[in-house]
Amino acid sequence: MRLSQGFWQTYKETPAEAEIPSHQLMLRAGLIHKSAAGIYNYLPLGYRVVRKVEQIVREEMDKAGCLELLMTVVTPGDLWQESGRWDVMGGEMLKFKDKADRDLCISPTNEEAITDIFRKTIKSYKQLPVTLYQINTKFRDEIRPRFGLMRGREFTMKDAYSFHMDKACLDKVYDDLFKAYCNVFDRLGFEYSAVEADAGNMGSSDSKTHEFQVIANTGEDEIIYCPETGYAANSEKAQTKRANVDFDFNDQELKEVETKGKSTIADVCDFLGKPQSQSIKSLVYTAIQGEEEFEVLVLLVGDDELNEVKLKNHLGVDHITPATDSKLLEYGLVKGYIGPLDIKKEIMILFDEAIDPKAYYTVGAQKEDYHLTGYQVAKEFEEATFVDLRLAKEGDLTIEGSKPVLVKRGIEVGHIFQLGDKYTKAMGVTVLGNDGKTQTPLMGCYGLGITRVVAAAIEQCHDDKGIIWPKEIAPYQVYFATIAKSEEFKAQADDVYKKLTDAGFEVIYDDRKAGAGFKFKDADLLGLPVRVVMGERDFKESGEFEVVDRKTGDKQKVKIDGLVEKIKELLA
RNA sequence: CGGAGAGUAGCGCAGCUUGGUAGCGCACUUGCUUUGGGAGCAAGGGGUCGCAGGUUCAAAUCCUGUCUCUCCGACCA
Repeated sequence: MRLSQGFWQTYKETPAEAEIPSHQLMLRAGLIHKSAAGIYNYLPLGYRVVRKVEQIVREEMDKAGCLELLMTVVTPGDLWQESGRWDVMGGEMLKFKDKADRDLCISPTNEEAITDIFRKTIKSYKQLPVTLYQINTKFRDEIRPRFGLMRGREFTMKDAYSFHMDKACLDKVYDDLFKAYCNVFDRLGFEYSAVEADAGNMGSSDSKTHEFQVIANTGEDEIIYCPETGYAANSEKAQTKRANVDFDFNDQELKEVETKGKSTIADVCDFLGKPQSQSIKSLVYTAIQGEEEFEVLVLLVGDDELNEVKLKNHLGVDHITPATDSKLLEYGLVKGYIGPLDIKKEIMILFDEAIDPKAYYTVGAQKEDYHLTGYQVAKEFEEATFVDLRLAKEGDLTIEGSKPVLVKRGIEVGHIFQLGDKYTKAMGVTVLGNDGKTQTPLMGCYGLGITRVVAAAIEQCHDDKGIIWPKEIAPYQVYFATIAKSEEFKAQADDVYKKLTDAGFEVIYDDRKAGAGFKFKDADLLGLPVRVVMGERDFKESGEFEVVDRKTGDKQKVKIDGLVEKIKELLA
């Protein structure tokens, strides 16, 4: 592509709207253009990257025996009514009506659509298993879109769906696709981690599911992992043990102490001269299930945090939220001084497993400016409920191995689930087994965010000068810049450009009328793997080109005869 | 949706406190000179100051409403 005839504009200044490197660089390098919040146009160079990622994913899916199809972007509301998700999905789903007043939506995901296609096509176990996939536009009206392509509302996703007669078969395909995902991310050169995850509203909370997380400081997820045992899980799923248990087991009486103005765990413990782990943190949450609402009191060790996902899953409700001040008032609870004593019967009480029923803790006294010391769960409750509700943190130990865990941040680029019969059952799908009886098939689904992969690639590989594309997805392979003065020299450069493209390279030919520095800056910003410079100075003197590796910055002088070989070597 | 901030040329910003007919840098156009890390000089083009009301002789500036965008939280590929 000749830049003098190209559609490309770079920017020196970082647009104020962009916060993280991938977003800033994609805007500055002229790859994307914002249309509205979380909705982006892909400009020619940016779109080439998207297509390359799609192609890699396509190849690996095909290799794993999956079949590509293309579903509609607009889907009828009936299907979503049938699965029961029309209302569950909430505001995230963009719904509208056509002129005959029929409900429609823009697909945020396609379980319903694929299940409908499946049931209208497949009747016999002989036709199973099968895995279908598409690469298509999705729309999720995210509560808060952010970070450019990282969390866009409109985005490209590869979504695959598998159908099986039994669990063993589902396990097999799940593993095959797990491997296919690894192949994709290996080809992209990503540093990534496959972690145990929470299924969200996709499946039941106990269904097997993994997330593929690209390691990056700007990632939105927290990964708990143990280098020694290989354990890795999203922090919202991770189960670990506290490493330090310096609980107080010395027999003592329940005693009221004045703690005027001390309403936080830190203040109270400082004031009493006790470690935070010898206190209990009391949180009140409102659980919402359809029209029903109820309150839960959660008790945690003072220096632990609540994992809201675990609480929500344990309760099996649609939604949880911290109780409002007016709710607390209604139950006679004083903010900052809440404790597990004298709790109204309507409130469910849950203790975190990390709390030892035999240990003594400091707790809120249920009245302003007072706490209680010497509180022991075993004395106060005959049957207290203990559940794992705490958020895993750095320094914890693995459940079985007692090895310390670490924390890093990740970008979720893929998520695979075993759905079981959730959708096939809800939508009445049956297949005839070899015994002639009808059976409900099992499903798996496998998502991979194409456009998010693009952002993740930049997030993981860039420097202060710009993007450093992995070779497999760079929009072009070679940035060929001439620093041309004479017409004769330009003609020679044209010949070299032809030679490079004839050799099969994807080349950007910077033949613009601009200074050397200007072209170098643009080249670094765009981040193609190899830069070739043809300057009149070197070329006239010795017939040499300068070949630069964007990643390492290594520069070499190469003559025309060795040019193609050298580029091949760098792209290998 | 809760909390915080911002809308002035394609991008980055100033002007607003104290109303007086819109400016700077980058980018863009033309010419000349330059030419190996974002060149110089000169001359240009481009903005109903987010939108709608109001106050006023006069509004980017003051008041009211509204829309949009960004950031922090719950959602997710």
